[in-house]
Amino acid sequence: MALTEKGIDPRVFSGLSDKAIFGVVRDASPDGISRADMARATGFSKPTISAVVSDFEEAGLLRAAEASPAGSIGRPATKYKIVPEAGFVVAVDMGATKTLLAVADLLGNIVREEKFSTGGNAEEAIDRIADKATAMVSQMKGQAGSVCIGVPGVYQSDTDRVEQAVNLPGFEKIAVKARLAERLGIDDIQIENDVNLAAAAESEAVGRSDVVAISIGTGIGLGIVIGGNLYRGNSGAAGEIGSLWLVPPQLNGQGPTNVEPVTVEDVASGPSISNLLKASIEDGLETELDPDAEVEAILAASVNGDIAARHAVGKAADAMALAVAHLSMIFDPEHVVFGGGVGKNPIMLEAVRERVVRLVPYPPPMTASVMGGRATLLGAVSVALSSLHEKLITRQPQGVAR
Amino acid sequence: MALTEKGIDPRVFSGLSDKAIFGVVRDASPDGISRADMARATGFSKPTISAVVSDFEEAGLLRAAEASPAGSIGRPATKYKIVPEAGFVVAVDMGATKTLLAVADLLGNIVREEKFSTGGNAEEAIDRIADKATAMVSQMKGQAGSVCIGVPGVYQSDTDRVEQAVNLPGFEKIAVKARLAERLGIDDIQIENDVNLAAAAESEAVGRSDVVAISIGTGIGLGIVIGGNLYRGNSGAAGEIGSLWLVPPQLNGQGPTNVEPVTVEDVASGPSISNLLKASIEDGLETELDPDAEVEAILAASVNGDIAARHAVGKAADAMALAVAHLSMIFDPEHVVFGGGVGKNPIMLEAVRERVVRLVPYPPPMTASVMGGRATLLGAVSVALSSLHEKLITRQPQGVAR
DNA sequence: ATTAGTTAGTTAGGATTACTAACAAATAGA
DNA sequence: TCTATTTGTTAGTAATCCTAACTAACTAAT
Repeated sequence: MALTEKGIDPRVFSGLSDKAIFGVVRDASPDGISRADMARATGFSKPTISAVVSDFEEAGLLRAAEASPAGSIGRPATKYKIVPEAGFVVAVDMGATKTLLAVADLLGNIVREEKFSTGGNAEEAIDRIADKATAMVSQMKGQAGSVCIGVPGVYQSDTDRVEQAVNLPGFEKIAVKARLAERLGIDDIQIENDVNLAAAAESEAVGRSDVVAISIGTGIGLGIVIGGNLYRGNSGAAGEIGSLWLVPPQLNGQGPTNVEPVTVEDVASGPSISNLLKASIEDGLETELDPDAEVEAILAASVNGDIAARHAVGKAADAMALAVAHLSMIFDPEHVVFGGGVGKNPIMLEAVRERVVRLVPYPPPMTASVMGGRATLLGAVSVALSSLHEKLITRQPQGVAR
Repeated sequence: MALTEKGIDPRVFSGLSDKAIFGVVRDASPDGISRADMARATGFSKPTISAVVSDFEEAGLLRAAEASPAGSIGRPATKYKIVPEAGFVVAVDMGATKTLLAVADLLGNIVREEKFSTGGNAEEAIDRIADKATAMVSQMKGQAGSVCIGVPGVYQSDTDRVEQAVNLPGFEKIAVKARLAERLGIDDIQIENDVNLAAAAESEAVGRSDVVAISIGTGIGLGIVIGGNLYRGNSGAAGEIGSLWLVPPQLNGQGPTNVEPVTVEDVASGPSISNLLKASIEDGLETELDPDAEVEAILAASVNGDIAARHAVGKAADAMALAVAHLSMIFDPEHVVFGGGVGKNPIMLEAVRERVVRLVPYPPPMTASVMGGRATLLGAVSVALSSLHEKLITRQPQGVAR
């Protein structure tokens, strides 16, 4: 008896064909794809494809599309599509003030979406998410099979806590995943930094596998995708680009004294730009702006000749450009995407780009996010979805000869 | 005829067991490993192991060790080892002035090694390597199956050129791999940045998979290993840590004017430290050192109270520490290894470590390389070796029923 | 010395995966 | 209607790796 406990069967060919075949169907055009085309795309033989597809069909994952009017020569193909309502995922973007919650089907189409106030502390926020998600999922016929939540902090899976979530007090004290799992009745819950999820979404959107996403808003965050996978670093703390030193603290007492240390976030975040403007005005620089002007107004004014605004934005752009330069020289990414309220502003982007070009020999392409503040949500959908796909495709060992 | 051209057979189970089994034999203790142990380690069944091992034995890759005196209960096992002389690799570390060339056997034991002057230009250097390698390999009974060369520059495989090799002129003009392949009669040649190879070797040595290796010598280089694999970046230019700006060029004409831009390499490399000392002495700082003192002497003096030396080393350490801080905050590596003449000096290392701790909340472990200037060579051995293993293990499709 | 216990390795038979070759089905166009 | 073309199925086979039961070789205790 004890000897039979041999661990898992290491059979190499276990569901890899399922994965490949489901993959081409997922990536196929919305019309569906014929089995002959699947065979060509995957390299598997036609009998193999037919067998797998019929299994999937029985499991309710795939369905044959209505016969199309043929048009071309030869026997007309029956095309197969993924059945969208065969499974759902819950995706959440927990912001400092607003939370976005979406339910998406197996194809990634968002079928329900809601936006609500995050709540004053983490406990409240988590419970609200659980309640809303339960309500929304129960409206669907199917069941949610996977959940992904973007949080403004660093999730530590060993302790089940979210750390460094300065905007949301109380996160250090609650077992996030356990609490959610209990209330939702779902085990498959992934918690991930919001900027990381945004990076995942942007990486898919630009179709590159080494992508860096920089979010500039209230704070500054950085998500890194390497080889198509999220890179979290050793302690999950990779991408602390906002903490980069522009003026480091004195180290050995030499050099100029009494200089305040300055980080990138101190200069380039949204609030910092507002502060820089105020300081400029106090320093007597000319302006047509109110000292309490919105960041967007400051950015706009900076290209219209407003001296104080130009000074403030220039300082912020200098800092961001230096950060991007460091990033490029260390990392050499394929693509850098800017998001967040400030980051995706074309004026800011152009200011940074212009400076980066002068700092690095081979500057990476830099673009603004095209997702309009939904990058994190879409990233969460994508992460939850791939987990759900994995789960649906995996066949349970046929408990026959046990 | 045309339709039979179906591309490769996508059979999933093709040699994965071979790879796993060979892997455990490779990682086993030098005494060898029994088939029963292989089964336990890989999860494959005993019959499978026996079949694969007997194939390997026939192919000359494995051999049974002489029966050992048993000692333990039960039927004594016959242990199998890799046959060292079943294949050889050539590893090269092309330095600015000296080149190291080694021939290693299938186990990675270096069986021949030579050190010679690199030569004035790239063409000469490459030809000399080819000649020496040919001579050394011909001394062995077996044949070299794979070659890896570490170069002090960036290799671009699309153009087959080494770029940015400032110390070795002429590299932009020769097709490195093609030239070597012709002269050596070997196709499997890998060309890689020297610091990258060092990083690979250090990563293996410390047994971690996210490792950064910093080399401080004549120049400053950085090799990155992520998930056990070399990370080269988009254009192969990742790790340009020496080019990080300490004082960036003026970007918008504001701020203090007429400040010379300064990079890390301008301050922290070996020659820079010498220059810093000279400047300190010219500035009137006290010293007992000759202005042309060796870097090692400067480092030693800096801890013995020599004021000028302390100033020079302090500046260099400040710069390196800032670079490591940036690296940590962006990358969050598991481990940072310092190599190169200056980098592995304990005085320098301690000076940098002490400063990094004050710059980053969670500083990575920092250690000196334990390979005494042979990190690149050992990395090259390891890279060539894994390529050779791959090749030896891969069974040619049995051209029977074609 | 015999016997029981333990570990190593082999043999025989079978399950699973996915292939090729040949065929059947369904259409367009001549 | 016949041919070419493409889709999909059926039948048989090859490869991989398993389990179960065996033999082999040793130690240790009776």
